[in-house]
Amino acid sequence: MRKSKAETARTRERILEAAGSQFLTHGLTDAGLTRVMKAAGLTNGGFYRHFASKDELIAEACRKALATVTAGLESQARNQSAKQELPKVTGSYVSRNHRDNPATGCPLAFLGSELARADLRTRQEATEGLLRIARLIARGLKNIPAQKAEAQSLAIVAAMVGAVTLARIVPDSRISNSILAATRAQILKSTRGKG
Amino acid sequence: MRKSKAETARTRERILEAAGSQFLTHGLTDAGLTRVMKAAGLTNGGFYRHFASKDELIAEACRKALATVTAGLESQARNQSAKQELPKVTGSYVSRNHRDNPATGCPLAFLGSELARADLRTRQEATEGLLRIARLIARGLKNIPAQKAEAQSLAIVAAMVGAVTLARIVPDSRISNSILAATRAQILKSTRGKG
DNA sequence: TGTACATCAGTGAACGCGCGTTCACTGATGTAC
DNA sequence: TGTACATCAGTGAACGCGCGTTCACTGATGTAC
Repeated sequence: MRKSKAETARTRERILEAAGSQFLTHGLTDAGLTRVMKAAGLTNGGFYRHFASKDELIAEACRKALATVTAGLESQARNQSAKQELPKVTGSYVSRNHRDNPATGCPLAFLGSELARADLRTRQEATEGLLRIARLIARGLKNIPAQKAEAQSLAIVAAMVGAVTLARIVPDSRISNSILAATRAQILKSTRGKG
Repeated sequence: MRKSKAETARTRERILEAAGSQFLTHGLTDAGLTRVMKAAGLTNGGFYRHFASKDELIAEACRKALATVTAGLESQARNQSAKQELPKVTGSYVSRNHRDNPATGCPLAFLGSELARADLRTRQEATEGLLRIARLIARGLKNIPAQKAEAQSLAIVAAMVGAVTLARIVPDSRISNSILAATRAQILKSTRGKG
């Protein structure tokens, strides 16, 4: 049953994708390896041919999920006029669509409190994703000093992540939508004339 | 071994407090009932004399933890001049001290992504806590229309929760501290002249 | 290029463990008279 | 107020279950000659 190197690599990516959506949907602890492997079309026993432990899977799945999310945001920014970059990026992150689709969502918003308790490597991967989003946003703050833009971009990412996290908790959709809308408005107001 | 009504009530509160700090420190799933009961000075079997299920414990422990946090913020606000209310409240929430003390922290920041997957009652308790903090902040926004203040207060709470969540994830303390400082600055800037 | 053998991806059962929950039991509290 | 009995808080063992991890095995891939 041995597979070719190319297929082994493809299987590994398939496991990472399945793990990403299972973790994002059910949480790092509640998404078990058996369920992840089943979602990838495999049985539990094969897992350790690809990863040394569940912790390693968590780190790599977070890395991959964050890479996908940040790449999506970056491509959205690229297709906009300089003025529309920031509204487009924050608008797509702080959105009902993002809130309602865990499987393809951002780990920072959907796993935030769990990532804080994860092992060092996972937290480092999460930090890299966070900084990549912050840099993308800082690029949209063009008329202020670089150092100030860096600081402000961190605050904006925090607001974005907090908004999606809280919007997911609140069962009343009117309030949930208000959190998203108010956060989008607040971010744009704070950056007015800087895009 | 039956206990008096008064002592039974006290035991119940003791379990809720132990559950709160265990949940905040280890997460809703990883903090097991046996560990919670041990932290309360009891054995596992007695749990069901006080609660119908773990989900009920989660809901009530979140309620209690949020009540403690919001009461703390409210008492801080009360002891300030109107002008200093908002800086004091946001400053104490978005702080290193809060970030570094899970056991007494805010469930929204320390359990955010898990609360989003919790049962309806828990999410309702979390929402009530969120709104209570938002109202406290809205009270500090005195020179703008009530409806705008309500919306802005939701955005501010989102920023506060996101900042503490991200600050806990990031292992590099320089970056972690920057997230907190930048968020505090951003909130105060956005409310300048409104306190 | 063809053959013989080592490698190893994937299967499925098993490991010990801690989970949430149940239960028989103990004995002090609460209640009825 | 005193007595007899029902209630029930708390103990500690047990339940079935799914967890992360290990392992013997299968058979196609990769390698050495």
